[in-house]
Amino acid sequence: METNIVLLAPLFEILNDIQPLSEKLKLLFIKHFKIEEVKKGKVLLFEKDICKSLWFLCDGLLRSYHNIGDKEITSRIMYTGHIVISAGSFFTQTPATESIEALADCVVAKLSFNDLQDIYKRFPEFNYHTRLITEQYFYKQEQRLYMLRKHDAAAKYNFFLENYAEYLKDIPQKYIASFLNVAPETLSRTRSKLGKS
Amino acid sequence: METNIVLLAPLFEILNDIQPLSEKLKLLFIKHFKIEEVKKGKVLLFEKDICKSLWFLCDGLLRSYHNIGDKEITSRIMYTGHIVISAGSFFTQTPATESIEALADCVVAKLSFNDLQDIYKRFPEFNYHTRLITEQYFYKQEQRLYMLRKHDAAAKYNFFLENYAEYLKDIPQKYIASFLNVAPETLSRTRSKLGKS
DNA sequence: AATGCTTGTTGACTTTTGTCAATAAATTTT
DNA sequence: AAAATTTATTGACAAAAGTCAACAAGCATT
Repeated sequence: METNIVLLAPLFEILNDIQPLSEKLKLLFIKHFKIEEVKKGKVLLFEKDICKSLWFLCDGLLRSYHNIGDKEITSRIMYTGHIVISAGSFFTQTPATESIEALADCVVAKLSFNDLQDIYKRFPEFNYHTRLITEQYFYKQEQRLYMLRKHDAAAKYNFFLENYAEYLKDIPQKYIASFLNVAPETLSRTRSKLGKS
Repeated sequence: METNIVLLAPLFEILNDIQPLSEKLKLLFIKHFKIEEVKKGKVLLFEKDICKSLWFLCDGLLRSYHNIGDKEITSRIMYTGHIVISAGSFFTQTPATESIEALADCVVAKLSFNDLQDIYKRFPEFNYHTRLITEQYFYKQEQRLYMLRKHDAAAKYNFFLENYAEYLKDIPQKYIASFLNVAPETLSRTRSKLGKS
């Protein structure tokens, strides 16, 4: 319980910044969120499973990925402080088209879809918070769309550097490559060219 | 006023499907939404302007686009029934990084940001509707992200056919090309290859 | 620390796409 | 309807990225 409060503090800060949370709602969060440790390499959500929870990433690094043919494509990279779901699956409670995997040892706070619905029912004003958060994530997603329309691999990699530089050393390069939609060899060459200039 | 009710009916249907709207809220919408005709080629929102309204596209076809270097890139294609905004600009009331243009003669119902905030204030339960709508649009955006990570031009064009076939003849091919992130010449060649097989 | 496995780099080559230019087709304007 | 403008197609070539393969480097594990 005590750990819960400490680990959820950053989430409460995000939510309070939108609109102060009532004490009752805070207590309900503390009650429903379950803290879990996820070891590097572990898969939080498997493709085809239903995303039945939302995770607040207290600490660590995650990626989501899906398969196209024989290739694995990294779709998102999520770091400490992120609210993590597989959107399509969570919103509609249908099978996921992507998996979510830990790129480092993580601590997550897990909230089930059902508990969240219960929270919405009891505290309708919480819709306001999630509306604003969804809007924010929507906008970030739009940025990634722009990134993918950039001309060449160098421009895409620069986007990565501008947005994920902190995590550069913690993410295997092959995952960065597929995130940017280039072959690993191409990213390797792009990096060595950029380094020399 | 009468026209308002008729033209807003599809929007009310979308909202009612989420959760029935109160009569008072409906009346407020009818009061605040302004119907406008937008001729083909007209620009609804100019880059660098603030997106001060949301539009419900009663009828017609729109595209959003931004400039990279000397090139114009189509980022979205929006058809009848869409709720249209420039997300980043509207949510934060800061200058837009994209323009929105009519690809056909359109009828739009326009709601100002300020009037919308007023609606949120008076009817907080409306946050529930917009939360679900934002979730839906988020998911659609995710699909477009997947599309851009597809291997080749043919796969991207097939995505377009699956999702926008109805509007194929109304959208100049050069806009489809930039939407799919390929050169117009490449799309032309891809189409002629696909047609022959 | 040594072994084995995975990941990253580099080279040679292929494929795809982009670019430039000319022409054809379609649209718009007068 | 004709002229003018824009858009689409096609060809020739260049550039970028993908693929395959060999090797090096980095990590885990023991």
